[in-house]
Amino acid sequence: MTPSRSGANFFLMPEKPQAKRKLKAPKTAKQRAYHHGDLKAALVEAGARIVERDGVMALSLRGVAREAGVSQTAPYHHFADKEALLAEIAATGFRDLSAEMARRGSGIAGASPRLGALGTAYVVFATENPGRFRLMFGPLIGEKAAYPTLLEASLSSYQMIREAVAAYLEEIGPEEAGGDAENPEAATMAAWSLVHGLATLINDRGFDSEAMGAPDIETLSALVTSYLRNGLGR
Amino acid sequence: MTPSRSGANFFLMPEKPQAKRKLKAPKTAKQRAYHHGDLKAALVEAGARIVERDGVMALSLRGVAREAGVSQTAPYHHFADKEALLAEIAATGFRDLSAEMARRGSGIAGASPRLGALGTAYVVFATENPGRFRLMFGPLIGEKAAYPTLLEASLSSYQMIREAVAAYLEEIGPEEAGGDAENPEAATMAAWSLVHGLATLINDRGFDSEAMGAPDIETLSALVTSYLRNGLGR
DNA sequence: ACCTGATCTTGACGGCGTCAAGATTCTCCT
DNA sequence: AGGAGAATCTTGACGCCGTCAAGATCAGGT
Repeated sequence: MTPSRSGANFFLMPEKPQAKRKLKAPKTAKQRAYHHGDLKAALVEAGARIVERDGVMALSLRGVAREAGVSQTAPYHHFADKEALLAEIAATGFRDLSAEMARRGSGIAGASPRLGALGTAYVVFATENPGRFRLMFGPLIGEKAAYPTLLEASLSSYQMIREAVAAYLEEIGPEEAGGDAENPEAATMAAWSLVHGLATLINDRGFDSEAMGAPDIETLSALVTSYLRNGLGR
Repeated sequence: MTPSRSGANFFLMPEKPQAKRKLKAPKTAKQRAYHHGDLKAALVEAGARIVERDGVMALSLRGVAREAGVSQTAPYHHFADKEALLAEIAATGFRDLSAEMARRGSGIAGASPRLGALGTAYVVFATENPGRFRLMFGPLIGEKAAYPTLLEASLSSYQMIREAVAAYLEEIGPEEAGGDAENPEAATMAAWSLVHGLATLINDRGFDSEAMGAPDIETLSALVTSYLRNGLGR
């Protein structure tokens, strides 16, 4: 226990939100630090931790509250119900997915290898964060479009794939791309379907990548996504 | 109440398992008709009904028992726990998926259109049975390989896709198929990933097929799966 | 005819999501 | 400065859930 000069403080924070409190903080940022200190973010974080540690089905609202060190009903002051909390956790998943795609895609010159890098990023994120990935696409959140932050984060990820597909279609030229050049929606759908299906199947079935000649996830991902660009057999 | 000569029988069955009882029935078929008359099958049926009517998350073991007209703990004499019942429902899903693929694939001559028909069957099954599809691949069943009947049914579906892919690779010839000719695993993975991802995305997001120039599910499915055979842009 | 085991029931326990009511603490206006 | 009012958090309770324990009912082989 590090000594604290502010009396009995059972919820020891990283001692950051301690000095700057009265300094004309823009009041647009509503959730500042009331009793707990941004409990909303702490709950999302605790939920993400539980979901990866114990699995999606072991995620209970009471458990999240317990992990965050508050009472069972405290989350109801920040989320309408359990599903709203799950939606927020899923939104962080989409943001991290976009970040992973940006990380692996940046600095790659050609549109074709860049598209492959995004696909690999997608599969890698799914296998490294299976709990949140299942939350993002699984049935635990019924109406995903009902949560604006989740919708926005997922659309952002979709746009990244869409732009990479469009760039690829442009690179191969309009005579090769056919009618997809000015309407890359269907091609985007195919690309997303491929990586999404691969990620889902890897997570849900126990596919060992060695069984099909791919030593690791990244190689398997590159192998499968190459089919999309070249067609079966090539 | 139809008159019955065998005393008080509260669970009236379709009066089939009534006459042929002592006729050297092979006792390998264990679950014959004790008190209820194949309650196990009735529970699976009731569960499938609930899952399609009210969604995966609304499926409770007590609710299934209620729907079947028995007490809450009656299912425990036929299934180890809730997950075991879900696994059995999911297994019927895989069997119906295989049947749909067989129905749409039979009578199609060329390997390429046959492969496309299987893909369409996959997507159509998923969109017509979203509840069971989510059960088959969602996180509600934790260790799917732990249930032999589920594993067998899913492997059977996998084999159908695999054979169609192998036939297609053979049809286009070894020089086009490259190294995949004698190892169609990776190509099967790609094909399954594509249709599975498409089905999942259609179910979980509210994709309207008109937004991408496909009037209905079947056309969208045919459009997307054509990318697999031809490659992006063509 | 009885016994063994399979089948189904009632009753109970702890955990869950959620509502209601009260206590505490922060913000903001005068 | 100080008090009103809102935001935050707590305790307690309700009904539903999955599951266990113990008893009742019934089928079929000996």
